[in-house]
Amino acid sequence: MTRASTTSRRNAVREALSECEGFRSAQDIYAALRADGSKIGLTTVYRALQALCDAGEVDVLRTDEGEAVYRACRTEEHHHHLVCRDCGRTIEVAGPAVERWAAAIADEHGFSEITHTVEIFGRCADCTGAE
Amino acid sequence: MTRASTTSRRNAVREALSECEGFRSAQDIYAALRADGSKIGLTTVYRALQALCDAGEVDVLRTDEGEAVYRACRTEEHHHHLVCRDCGRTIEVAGPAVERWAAAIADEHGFSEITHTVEIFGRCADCTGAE
DNA sequence: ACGGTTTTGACAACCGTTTTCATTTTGTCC
DNA sequence: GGACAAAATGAAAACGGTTGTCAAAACCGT
Repeated sequence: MTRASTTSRRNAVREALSECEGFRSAQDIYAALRADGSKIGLTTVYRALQALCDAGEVDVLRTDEGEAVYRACRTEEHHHHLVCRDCGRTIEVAGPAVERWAAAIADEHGFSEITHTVEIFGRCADCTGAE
Repeated sequence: MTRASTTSRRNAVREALSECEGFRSAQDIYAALRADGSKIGLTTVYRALQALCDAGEVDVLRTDEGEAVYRACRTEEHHHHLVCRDCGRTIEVAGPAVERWAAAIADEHGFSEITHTVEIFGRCADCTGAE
């Protein structure tokens, strides 16, 4: 897991990403940086996100519409997310029980080289209250 | 969960889907039907899949590349998938423990109206052996 | 058979993402 | 600091999956 190179553009993307609570699309980041006066290009945002992603500094997942959304993760360790579908607020959760369950299921059916995706979506307390 | 209307084209898509073991993209289905001599259009395949999907007759999920893939599910009940990343063979698995875990995590953080995605990917015994 | 609704398919439009390529910036060795 | 090579950048074009448009065809109840 080599660290992504740190150019000023990449740092800008890193920073924009770490300033928000939830998952954001490449275009969101681009719009935010532009709004801040940056002259960054959309292509560069995509490339920076990909680099950060490869380096393991950010998590990616796909929305139901197939759009890729990114988030700076606090921990380097394997974890999953509890995401508010209204405000996007995201909580990182560890799930050793789920890891074991997935491994057991796979083993039972003779599958190897397991990976898995586990994400939980809901409405957070604030959004439920503010309705 | 109203049943999707049954036109001949929709049935063709239904059938094509139920004839294969794993998740298939809209374009795969289209190609298969065309190869069988059907004059169906790509648009219609997309529409049929969406209808079947709305009716709960098929499951959809997104590949890492953002492509939507579909599968006729055997059971109407809530379940997850164990998917071979080589041949696409898919096994439906129930995970009451995971359901409980997800509910508990959500509750603990004050989240409500929970949904979740849980998919396991790996290499099945056949593909491991045939390598 | 008739009129109205639904479905269909060719094609164009869309949208997020990637590629291309010429220009700019960065790093390094002198 | 200056020169040069390598890496990064941005505008625009290309791409690929998916959705919208619209006229023609199939289907339905009478």
